[in-house]
Amino acid sequence: MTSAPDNQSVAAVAWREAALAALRERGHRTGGARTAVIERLAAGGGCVEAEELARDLRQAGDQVATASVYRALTLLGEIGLLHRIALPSAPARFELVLPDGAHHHHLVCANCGSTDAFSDEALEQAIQKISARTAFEVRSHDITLHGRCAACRAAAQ
Amino acid sequence: MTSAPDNQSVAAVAWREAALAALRERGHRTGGARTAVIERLAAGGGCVEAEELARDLRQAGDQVATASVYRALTLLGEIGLLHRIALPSAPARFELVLPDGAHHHHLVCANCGSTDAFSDEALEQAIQKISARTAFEVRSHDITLHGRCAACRAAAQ
DNA sequence: GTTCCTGCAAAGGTTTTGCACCATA
DNA sequence: TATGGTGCAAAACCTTTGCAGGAAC
Repeated sequence: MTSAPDNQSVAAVAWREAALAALRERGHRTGGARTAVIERLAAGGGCVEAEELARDLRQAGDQVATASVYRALTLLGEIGLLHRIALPSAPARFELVLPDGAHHHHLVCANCGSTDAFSDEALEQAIQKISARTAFEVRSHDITLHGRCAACRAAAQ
Repeated sequence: MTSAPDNQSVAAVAWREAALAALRERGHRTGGARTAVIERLAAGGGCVEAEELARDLRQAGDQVATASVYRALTLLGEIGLLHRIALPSAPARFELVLPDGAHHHHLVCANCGSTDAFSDEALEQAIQKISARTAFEVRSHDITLHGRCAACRAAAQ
């Protein structure tokens, strides 16, 4: 279990480059809402809701429709640059899929609803072994742990 | 990795008992839509969508509103007898949380959308270790592997 | 100039809520 | 009889789609 290091922003910059390159390669145009979404995702480090991202862009002066944000997020997801996380009774969140393969999973507190991130090597290895041993070709995975966060445990003593 | 054994129905019966007992204990009444939902879940082995379950009940002659099904499913989820699984662009599915703790996770094919189940001891152990080592108290977990199923791999050669 | 992208508005589908009525205890 | 549960209908919510105008190539 490791916490995100300082080179996160480096990875985000690399992600931004990769995303723009992928769009160019596919013949997509630049300069519109889609590019704004990419910039914002890279700047914010991912892990946002669509509506939240749209609001941020509008507050920054860009006139972006929520629909365009969804379109951009869907496209990036299809290319494999973004990961969509669906939690019960919450809008979907979108996270960067970083070029170095680094990723994390989520701890969701059933009491206060807060979410936290973690990563764990043993977990990753277990999944790799499953992938190697079955007919299913594993490309990505979501893991969410539900329970009680440290704060709520402390509050309940 | 093991497949579900024949004692699944035994576990479902135990689940039904546990669910009815939990409701009784909490002072809930029996005999209405809620009980019908429990019976149907136990009979069907879980893993259904709310609307699907409501339809089944209505076809069986019970006049149950979809809203009541949602209410029942939500309550059972709060008690910890049901697990809600949210996949992107699909209605949520509800699965039994069996008394013996047996559970499985999901393989979702990005190509054809089919879902399959698996369970893996190494994965469970990795999660237990995380639980033991952090301030977060893990009570349950979701794992979803995304990729390509055997059929789609074969079709693409 | 052509094509793609976008904003806006409306629709779509799932889930929740309000309310009056009914059934259980 | 009092309370909680239910059905029905409407609302709320997130997300997608249609379409006409505008921007990028």
